[in-house]
Amino acid sequence: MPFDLLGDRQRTHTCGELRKSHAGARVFLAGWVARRRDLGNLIFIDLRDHTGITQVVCRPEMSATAHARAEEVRPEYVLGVEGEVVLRAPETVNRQLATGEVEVVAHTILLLNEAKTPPFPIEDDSKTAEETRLRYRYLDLRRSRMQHHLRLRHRAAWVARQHLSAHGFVEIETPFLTRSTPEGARDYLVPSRLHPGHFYALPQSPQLFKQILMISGFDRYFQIVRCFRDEDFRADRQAEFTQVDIEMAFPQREVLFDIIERLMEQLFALIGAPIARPFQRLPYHEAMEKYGSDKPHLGFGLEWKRVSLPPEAQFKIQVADPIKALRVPGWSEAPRSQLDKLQEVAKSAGADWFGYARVLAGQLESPLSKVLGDEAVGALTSAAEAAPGDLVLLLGLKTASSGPAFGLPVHLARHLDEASGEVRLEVARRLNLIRPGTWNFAWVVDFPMFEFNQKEGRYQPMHHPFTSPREEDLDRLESDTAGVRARAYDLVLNGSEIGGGSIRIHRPDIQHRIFKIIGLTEEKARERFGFFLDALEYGAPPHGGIALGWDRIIALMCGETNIREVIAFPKTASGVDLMCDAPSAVEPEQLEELGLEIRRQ
RNA sequence: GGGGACGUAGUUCAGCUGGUUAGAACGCAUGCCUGUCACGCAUGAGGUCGCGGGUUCGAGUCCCGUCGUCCCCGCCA
Repeated sequence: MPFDLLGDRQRTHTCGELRKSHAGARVFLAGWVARRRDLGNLIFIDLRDHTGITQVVCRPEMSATAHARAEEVRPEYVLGVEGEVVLRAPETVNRQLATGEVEVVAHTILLLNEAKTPPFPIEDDSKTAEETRLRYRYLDLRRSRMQHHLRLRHRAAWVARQHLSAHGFVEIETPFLTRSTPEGARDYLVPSRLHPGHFYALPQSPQLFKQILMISGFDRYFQIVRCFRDEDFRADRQAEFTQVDIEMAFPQREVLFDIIERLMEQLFALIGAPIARPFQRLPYHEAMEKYGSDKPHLGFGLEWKRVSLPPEAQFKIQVADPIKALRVPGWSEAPRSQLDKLQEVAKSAGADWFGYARVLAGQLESPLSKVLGDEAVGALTSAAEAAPGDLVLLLGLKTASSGPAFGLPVHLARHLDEASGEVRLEVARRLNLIRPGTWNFAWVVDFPMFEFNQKEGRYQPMHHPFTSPREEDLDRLESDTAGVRARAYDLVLNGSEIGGGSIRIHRPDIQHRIFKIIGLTEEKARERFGFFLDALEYGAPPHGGIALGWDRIIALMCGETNIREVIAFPKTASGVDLMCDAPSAVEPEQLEELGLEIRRQ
């Protein structure tokens, strides 16, 4: 079938643009065929571009050639349509279409390209296996939902650049081909042709570069930058992901927080969501106790309390002290099946002791009463501040030791907290307390500086080894390592960590003490970070910053739970790009040139 | 590395305790149709049931293995 040439014709309007006021205008539209309705001598074509759909009418008495063309047309063919905008008769107006009051009577139809039948319809509500969508990503992206997501992402980036520029931040690019600095995630490695046996690493983040830019006097830096981590993927984790990386010299935490909060305000204005500032500041320990998470969802109440069991009760049920109690308002009638499910959640999350009490008017109903007695159970429900009509959930860890003193070691206390967090979310889901369209921001602050790695028998930084301890904790670095708090903070939104950062170490002496505590020898430190340690010696200013998880933020703004929905060309959970089939084998010559040999498994 | 779910027509799915020729809807093709907008009507094409092996007279269905996709745990300073 012969194609038509576009020539020097230009679109006069987009497909979502025409209104009543355009009636009588001669227009030239171009787009894809969304649908064709062929009534014989009368043919309607829905012409689509990213702005919308316009109905094109073809009749032989207006243009026999245009009508003949329209008969050949199939979905996703690319057309140019020259014609006249006419008002639709009142009874044929389509209210569902923004352009539904008019239509374009075709004088000429240019067939610019044909198209194979797509493997799935180019519509928003078509549910198609993600595998197929990813294989034909170019068609998937043609759908208006994906168009919306990526265009919103663009506008968000634009807002971020404007906002940060306005606050004096300078966008500077840092290398993608850099050196491997292990500790933390696995690196993606890139072999060097000019230096056989040597490798670049793709950056897990521009952490060291941005600190060096502070040392260089760039004061305030930012970058919307790709980061790479060779770890297993999740719904909210990809091999390559995007951060808004921010760093400032002479930082005051609150100044940084304010800049970020205002950025969030402007970003969420893009979706018409008002944001309340300032955000709540939540100390890590409080977050863990109340919400059982360092990224709590604060959109509903449900706060756990650590409560003590009477010593004789500890003895009877062999549960470590303290346990945790959660008041669930108004759920005293919770069905047994729901409670069983919660118990399952608790156990699979690692809390092996689960109990509950229904607080009724003037009495308690609890399977624990038989073992502990009404009085002890009553003490627990009142510690949970439960009122009649409430349900109290109890969570604990069983202990093997006997006797009255069942203290809970720190790492086990964290297990219990994390289990309580799982149970809390499950309760919220079951009671339908999680409301979409509400935005609960919080800063989680005062993280511990270190956590003890049981397997390796050493402390490791909870954030990263360049995070500064709180100034008042400096003296206790070595003596009370576990108790030292970091000047680190996370930005949390609706139960997602959407950013994290810290005030950094700017003094070489403190940096060396930290390396020592985490078991990094002087030689290893020099080998990995020598260039950075050198830089610290030349007048590093106090500095700090944050990195925002851009994909997650955009996903939340788009109402998506999966960041693949806001990334143009994402990979599957096994790191495969289904469209271009990466990773792939390479030519033996390429390996030869790089001095690499593949060992067959 | 571990756990769970899924894999049948181009797409989304159904297919019972194993039984003759594997179905539906949408899509696609052809024809008819001058006011449709999920157009309608008629006719038709389209399947190595992910792959390999096993059990059985007989496997889409049962068993073992394998591959792929999704979710979760581990991991992600």
